[in-house]
Amino acid sequence: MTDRPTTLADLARVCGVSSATASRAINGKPGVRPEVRERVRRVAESIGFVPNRSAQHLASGRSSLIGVVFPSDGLRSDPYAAAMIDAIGRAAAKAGFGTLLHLEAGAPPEQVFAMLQRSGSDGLIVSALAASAMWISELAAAGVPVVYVGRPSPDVDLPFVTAESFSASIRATEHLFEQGCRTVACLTGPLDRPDARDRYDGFVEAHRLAGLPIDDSLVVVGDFTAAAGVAAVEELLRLGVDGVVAANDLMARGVVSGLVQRGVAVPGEIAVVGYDGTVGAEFPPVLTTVRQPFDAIGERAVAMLIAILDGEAPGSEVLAAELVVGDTSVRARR
Amino acid sequence: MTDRPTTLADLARVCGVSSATASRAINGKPGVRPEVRERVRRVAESIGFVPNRSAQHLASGRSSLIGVVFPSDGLRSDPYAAAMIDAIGRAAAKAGFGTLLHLEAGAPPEQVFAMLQRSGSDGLIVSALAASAMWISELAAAGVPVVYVGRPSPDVDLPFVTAESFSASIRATEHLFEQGCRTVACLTGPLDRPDARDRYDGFVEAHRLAGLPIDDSLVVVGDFTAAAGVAAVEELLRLGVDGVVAANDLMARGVVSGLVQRGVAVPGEIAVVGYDGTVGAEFPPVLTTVRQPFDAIGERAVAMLIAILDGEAPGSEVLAAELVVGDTSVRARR
DNA sequence: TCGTATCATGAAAGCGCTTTCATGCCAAGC
DNA sequence: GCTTGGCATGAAAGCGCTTTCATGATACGA
Repeated sequence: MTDRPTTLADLARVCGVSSATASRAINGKPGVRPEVRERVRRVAESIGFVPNRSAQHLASGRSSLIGVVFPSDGLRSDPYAAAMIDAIGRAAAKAGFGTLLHLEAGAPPEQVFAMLQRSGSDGLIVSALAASAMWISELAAAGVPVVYVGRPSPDVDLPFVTAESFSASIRATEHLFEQGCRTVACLTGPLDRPDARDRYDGFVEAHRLAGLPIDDSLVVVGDFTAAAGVAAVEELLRLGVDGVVAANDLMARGVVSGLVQRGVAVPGEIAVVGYDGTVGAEFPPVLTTVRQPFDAIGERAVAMLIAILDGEAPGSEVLAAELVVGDTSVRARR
Repeated sequence: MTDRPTTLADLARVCGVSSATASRAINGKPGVRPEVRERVRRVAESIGFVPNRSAQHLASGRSSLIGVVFPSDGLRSDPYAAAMIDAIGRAAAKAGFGTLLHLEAGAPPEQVFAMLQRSGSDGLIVSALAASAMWISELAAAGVPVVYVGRPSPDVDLPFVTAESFSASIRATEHLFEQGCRTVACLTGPLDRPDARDRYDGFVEAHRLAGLPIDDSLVVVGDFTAAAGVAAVEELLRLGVDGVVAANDLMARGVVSGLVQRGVAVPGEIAVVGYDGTVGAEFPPVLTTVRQPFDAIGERAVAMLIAILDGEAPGSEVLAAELVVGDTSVRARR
């Protein structure tokens, strides 16, 4: 990378050992006397030896690179994606892996396929939001280790890590009931998206548990954008709801803003709960929201990918998400 | 990457040519008969040949990887960072480069240094927000191509691409004047940050141009978070301002929310302008903001990095930013 | 007609590292 | 005292590609 890189051979020469020994010493492989190892390491440090990743990759077959696949629009417009990528990046770094960012910017799928193939990463962490589902499966079938973050569609048979949306959504809905809400709407995403589906199912289940009837007209479908939240306001008012469970913070924020604009008191007249626990929830009125355990998800995903690399076959993991009560749901007892 | 990768040698064998010729054919190098090139390419396609990046890197010294350095907190909490990374990622992909994400997660600087060194990228695109300034300079001095996005501190002598904050800030301030504001505050970031400084300077310059006195107490220093915006509200009210120019959308949003919470009309009593043009500006009340040309910045940064790789010494570039008028500044004529 | 410049092609030398495999050394066991 | 096993070490063979360099073929001009 720099102009005159020090190589393993240099290091070995300076230490008066063979490059094989130097390699073993650096990498903590057995078969080196402790004092030799120590010396090699010290010299490496002092002459600024940095192993060449590509050479390592070529020789060992391991690139120590993890590919991260997200929809491009997601990164730019959805704080969830940003938080998730950040978490994965940190976790990967901690595990000694570099992070190769693959943004699906509407490129033709075959190009994406080729891109991912030649990226040279050891494996892929793919967002359930990513569009290239079938290509991912094909890659996985071709032997590329893949782990999903978020809940992928059920026909994808690959390990994933996700937060427990179903019960979190139950909890969120119950929370509104506890606040005295009687007519709660569900502002969800496209129901063919498993995460949206889970949250919707939780909403329904909460009603069942509470013995409340559920009216299908109370389900409003959005597209996870703030604009969708704003757009839903009219419908929500028409429905006469006193509570809204949104499928993400962006839509929740849109709803709150739209309501406030119209002079509707939040949470006084209508209480709102979001989902994700991103930065977008954190300014006033602070959203009540379900906080995803981003760091934990990132860490588990990386760990699972490494497990696959090591020949194991880890199962999917579902992590608990936590309801964080903010300003938009707690109303004076009515 | 997959289990039994096809190599250049395979391809060459199938085509009945040497691997040298195959390589030349694939890479569009001269010295191959058109029909041979065509055949090699067709066969490559059909047998699914994908060149091994690491091998290419090792042999040619070019990794086709760009390292992108951002503060980790930035990605998670600042839509600006997400948008910028997205733009860079797209631009890099378009130019045939992969994107290696380096998040400064508070790791000790030497580790960052080593990390960047051994990442094996051809060069670095560094956010002006990144903390590792001196390490970056050291890397650059060691021969690593570096381009900054955003305005780096003046003592960093490396090429950068940024949006023109100074005149954009003038424009934003003038806009408030045009809306009838008489007492405009500047909610800025730490003034040792060049981008904050630029925006502050523009604020001052706008006053000079308008022949208005500028009161230092009208400058409120925040830290680019929504919380800072909220926290500034009290001060702003005390100052009796009727307009606020914030240094980013997050703070502007915080201010607006804080004001609305207190029942202050926006823009009726106090008009607010943000900066960045991120997704956080786009829900009601839609922020009037200065939109950064993210994609253009990303593209120029990548182009400049490639220029450096090609031995050129590109100069810094300053791109125009555009004021986008939303709901938070346009008031009925008073 | 022959010499020479031109060009497509292949052989082979690495790029910097990991990893057998063989070697030489020593301590333990007979 | 001599064999055997274990262990630290080095030599060397690649990993898959790019890139001189040499070669043979072709076409050109004289």
